[in-house]
Amino acid sequence: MTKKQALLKAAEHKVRLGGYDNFSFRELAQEVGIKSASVHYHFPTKADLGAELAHQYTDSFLEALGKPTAIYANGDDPIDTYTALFRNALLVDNKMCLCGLLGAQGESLPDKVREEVKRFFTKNLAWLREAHAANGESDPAQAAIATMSLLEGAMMISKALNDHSHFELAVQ
Amino acid sequence: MTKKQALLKAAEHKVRLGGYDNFSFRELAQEVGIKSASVHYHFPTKADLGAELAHQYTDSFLEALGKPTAIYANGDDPIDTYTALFRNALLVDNKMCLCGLLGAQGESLPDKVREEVKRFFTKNLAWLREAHAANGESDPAQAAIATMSLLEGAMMISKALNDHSHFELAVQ
DNA sequence: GGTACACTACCTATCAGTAGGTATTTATAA
DNA sequence: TTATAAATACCTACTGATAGGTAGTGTACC
Repeated sequence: MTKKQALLKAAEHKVRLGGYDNFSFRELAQEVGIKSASVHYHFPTKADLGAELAHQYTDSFLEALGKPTAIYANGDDPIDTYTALFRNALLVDNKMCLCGLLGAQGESLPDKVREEVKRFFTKNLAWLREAHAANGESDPAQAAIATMSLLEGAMMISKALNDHSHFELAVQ
Repeated sequence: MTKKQALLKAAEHKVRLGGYDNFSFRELAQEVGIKSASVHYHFPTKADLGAELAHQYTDSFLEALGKPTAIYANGDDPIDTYTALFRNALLVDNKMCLCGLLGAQGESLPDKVREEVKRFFTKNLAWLREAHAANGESDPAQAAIATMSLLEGAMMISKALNDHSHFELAVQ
């Protein structure tokens, strides 16, 4: 892993625990074994780092999902696949959705970070619309936003109460 | 309004826009017209302020709701009342739910603040269980967490995308 | 005289970001 | 082939701003 990748990984960990202000260049630098000034070589500003973090998070999230039509064609329910990815993030990582947290913080974020968070939700809602349409849902747009809201909300509450059984109960 | 109330009000505004790190004693002091050192007279530490803020937020939220059984007895659906309160927070204030944001940040918060956030969700879930039970819901506990998840999630996504129509679509 | 509420003045720690330097590697041209 | 230029990836040292918090003082009111 390159230093740049290591920096992003360390940043993701911290942001998903406490938000955009929960990491500093100094901390990241120390964790990957360089000096804080050197972080600026890879990311000119903190906003640049945050934006690239959200961008890569979105990309790898969508990549892990695959195509909803392909999942459906394979005999599986794409909504189950989507739910499983959220469950995994919560249970295995024991962390919030990066963009969920950043989305809530939206108003205090640099513009370029906020744009990347928007991209996450726009792309995810599009994926869910496709998935619900494949399932023959009568109103895929409404089902998409409902699914996403439920998952993000359940994740948040489970983290707040530190009890993942709430997530399981909510997604039933 | 006392200075203490004014400080809490200013803090609520800031926290609901960007989280716990989005306010400082200096900023609050300036907004209410005192010096930052004087804020420590009212709240010894930032954690004390945060905890009292979340506590009062929870209390006034529950007070605004009233008793679910009373709403039901009055011929209204208490879940509609609950939804309306969230809608109001989003549309009128154009801000996130204070405890929603703090809940997502949970891991980086001082203990006493996290406890107050837990209290918010515990009390709200109890309210919603009562409400769904009054409505004759077969599984009030499941319905309660589902309702709360949907509302908090929809709120978050609407804020992230800066488009409140997502909230309306989700709660349909 | 004591309590409430504010003040001045200051502390230490941390923050993002900058300036300028140093090796090492890579690409280019004589 | 070799000298040179440039890009890569780090470094030390520093700046100005801001953070939460403390000590001690002043003043008005009961």
